[in-house]
Amino acid sequence: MENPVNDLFEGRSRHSLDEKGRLAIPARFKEILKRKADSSLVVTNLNNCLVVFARDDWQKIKEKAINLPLFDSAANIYIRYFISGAIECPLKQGRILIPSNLRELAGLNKEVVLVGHLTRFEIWDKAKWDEEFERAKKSFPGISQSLSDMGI
Amino acid sequence: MENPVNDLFEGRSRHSLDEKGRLAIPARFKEILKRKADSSLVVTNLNNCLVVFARDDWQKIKEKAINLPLFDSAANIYIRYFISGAIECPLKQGRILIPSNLRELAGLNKEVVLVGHLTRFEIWDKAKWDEEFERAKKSFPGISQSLSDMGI
DNA sequence: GTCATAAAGTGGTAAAAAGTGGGATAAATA
DNA sequence: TATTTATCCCACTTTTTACCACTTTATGAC
Repeated sequence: MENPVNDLFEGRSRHSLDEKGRLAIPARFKEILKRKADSSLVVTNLNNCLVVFARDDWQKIKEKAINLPLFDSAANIYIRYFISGAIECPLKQGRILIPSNLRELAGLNKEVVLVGHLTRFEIWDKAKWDEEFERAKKSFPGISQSLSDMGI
Repeated sequence: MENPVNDLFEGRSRHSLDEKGRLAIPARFKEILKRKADSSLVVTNLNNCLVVFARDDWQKIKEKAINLPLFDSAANIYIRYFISGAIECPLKQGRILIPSNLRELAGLNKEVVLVGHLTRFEIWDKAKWDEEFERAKKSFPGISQSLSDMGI
């Protein structure tokens, strides 16, 4: 089994979304995908951005979700909001096509930022990302206790 | 196992960043990297400067972050602000290329200062560093209690 | 000290790679 | 069938990389 630490998404990249909704994937992310059995990506919505997983990592998330209790309220919210938005986007000439409903949900305009998140990466509208980054920067000093509780 | 105390980043160096964003690494830092299995560096943002780790030390930080809960607020702040900026910068002819987004975040101009921080080192814009140094100098007498609480 | 030599740091050019945009064809939807 | 949407292919621009050359600083012999 390969060391997963070498296959994590890292770094931020500014890219542009063209009129057709196509998005180039950074070279360092493509390298990671090449090493996987299947190089397609799965995109879904989350708060103010989109989240992208390698296909086989998304499978694991689904496997966990299918065993959730049928009528649990949180489980249903989770599946309706997060899981159901997922769509597979195969790489074509180094780019993926983001469906228009997901573009709208995340409020994506031309300028977007791809944000490495280790096992996944996020796609943000540039303006929204700048806001979120500032928010995270301000909150950072206040989360040290939570982080140390989680072993960091 | 080598003695880690011999492989710590120490001292301050003034260097200049050229128009392409290239930064020469001081010889004494390169010596440390040569003794490691992999000599690449990982750079990310923090407060008003950039932080640089040897690749294998950064791996350890990532390993802890991988298993954080997907939807935890503090975890997301931590990853978005600190982890997501990380990018591997391999040494080329004794220099690394600092991506433009990180240069902007840290407000780096031509004159920069590299500050040894033991297990890591920091990259500061010269003017910002001078301010920070003065601030640290003024605060120093007031932190004696905190230091002794930590056993120093 | 001065000079020669080596090492460290800086700057620029050319080639390669990555990212972007658009038109023609094919497929899907209405 | 008409219209929209997706796919493929090609061309262009920008960024990154590799290579070379120069300047400055450090080192050592005399």
